Amino acid sequence: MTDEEFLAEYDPRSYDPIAVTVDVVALTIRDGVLHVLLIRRANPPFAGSWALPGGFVRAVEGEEGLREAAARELAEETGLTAGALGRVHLEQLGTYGAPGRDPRMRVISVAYLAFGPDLPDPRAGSDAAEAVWAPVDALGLTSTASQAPGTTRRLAFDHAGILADGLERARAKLEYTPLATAFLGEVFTIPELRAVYESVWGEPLHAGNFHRKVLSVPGFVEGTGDTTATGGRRGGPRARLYRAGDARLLHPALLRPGSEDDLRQETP
Amino acid sequence: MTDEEFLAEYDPRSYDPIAVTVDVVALTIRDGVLHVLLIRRANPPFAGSWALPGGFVRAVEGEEGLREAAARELAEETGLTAGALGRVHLEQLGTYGAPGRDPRMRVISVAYLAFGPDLPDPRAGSDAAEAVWAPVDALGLTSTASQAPGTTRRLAFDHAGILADGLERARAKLEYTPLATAFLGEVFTIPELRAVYESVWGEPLHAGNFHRKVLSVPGFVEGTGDTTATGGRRGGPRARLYRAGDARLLHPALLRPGSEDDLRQETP
DNA sequence: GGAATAGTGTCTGTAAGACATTATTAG
DNA sequence: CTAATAATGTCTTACAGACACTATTCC
Repeated sequence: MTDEEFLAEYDPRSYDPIAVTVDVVALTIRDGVLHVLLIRRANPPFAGSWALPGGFVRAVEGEEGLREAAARELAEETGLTAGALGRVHLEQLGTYGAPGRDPRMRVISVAYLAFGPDLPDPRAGSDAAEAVWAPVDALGLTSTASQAPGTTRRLAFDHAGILADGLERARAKLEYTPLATAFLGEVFTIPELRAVYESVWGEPLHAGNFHRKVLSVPGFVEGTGDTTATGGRRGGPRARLYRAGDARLLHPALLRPGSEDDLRQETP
Repeated sequence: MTDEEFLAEYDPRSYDPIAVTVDVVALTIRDGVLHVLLIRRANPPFAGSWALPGGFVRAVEGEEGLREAAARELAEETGLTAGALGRVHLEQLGTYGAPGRDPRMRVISVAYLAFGPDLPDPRAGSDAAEAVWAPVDALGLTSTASQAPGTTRRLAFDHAGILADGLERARAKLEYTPLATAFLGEVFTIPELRAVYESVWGEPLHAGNFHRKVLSVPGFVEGTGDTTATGGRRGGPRARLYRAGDARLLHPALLRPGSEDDLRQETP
């Protein structure tokens, strides 16, 4: 039997169907606080609940790849054009396919992680009643940080777990890649870059040491000759301006402080 | 409309079907050489070609999760029982869904990466004409290493790319996790551990510095009181025996030497 | 002037890498 | 004995983190 004969006989509908979706964990920083893009679901299941933006992957639909589908979902909810999307970092996060995670049928969800500079207020896409940038700290899943009970927005499906995985990936990626610059505009100052690290890692960094370290990593940033027009909001000299360099990995890396714990012990 | 009403109306077959497969990049070390598990396909498409072991995910099939499906595929091709599988490390590698990657239909493939100690010779599973442990160097995709042309076994589908991603992931994981121990038995010597690193990274390491460094990382290995029964094959004292410690991350990490290059430059 | 901030200098402990050295075993 | 190897010691350089300090700007 040749491949051609086989294909002629092959019936794709001979098995129970499985649906594939693409979900996006889109992160940005607004006013120094890390935000994630959430939509309020318009339709069942979980109608009215908050969820990550996403949608089904159609088999045909212009023969669209998974990454393209994720970019499209992101664009639909943010109103970003292809040009503005060029400055957004988008990478695959993982695939979630536990049985029962969607009550309708077996659904395999490919999650993507996006970092972008401060983006415009979202507009609700087709399947959403509402779309907002939500501060991640208010979702009650950043480590052990306690918060007022009752304010937690529970996310639909297993999206809380996906978001937690995305946050951990983002925190780790800042250590050994220059992706922190993806949260900023084309030019930025070292203190602005430090603010990104502090927002994502959730802890303050030593300004002087951070400054010296960033400049010591080859290819992380390259100086434009300019400085900011004014000093800091509450005083201080004008800061020099930089743009992202050509490094794809930071060497040496900027390791998170304090994480000496929780890298021991097996899961019980 | 409540969730229940919606579910009653919902027709999963109203869209073009998409198939989901699970493929496994299973790595082991035999005689100091890194090997990958390959099968020779018995059926079209790509009948007769070598490919990664894998199979379709059925919607029902005992409500099996993706990871469980990968473990089952691995067990089928290696003859491993659940007990022996317990010592195998298995993690999700990535998901591949480019249109046209399978000529039959739209197929989304979730790839898993497995590390195991020297495993028995495989037996062909249901869909395979043959199954072997193949040295990865003979597949002509380890970086720029040249080899005699014509000896390359071309892999089916996009499996060469998946394998390349798996190898890079494996090399990176050895840097900051203790997973090298997954390639060894329960007890091992430091020189055996060094041989794992040399096999996966493909370059020799300095014996003395490696030894001191491994012992300096908290939780990487813990000594049993014992030593090997005899010295090295060509002389030398008996080596002390260790087993894996309780660390989940290596701190500080064991960085690959020489990779000062290729971390610059954008993709052109 | 006072306070806040950008950027640099200094010091200390730790770690990586190159190399040397000792001790133990196979042949 | 000789060669090979396990394990430890020494030295140099580099870097992380703590801290001090200067210069510049806002209010």
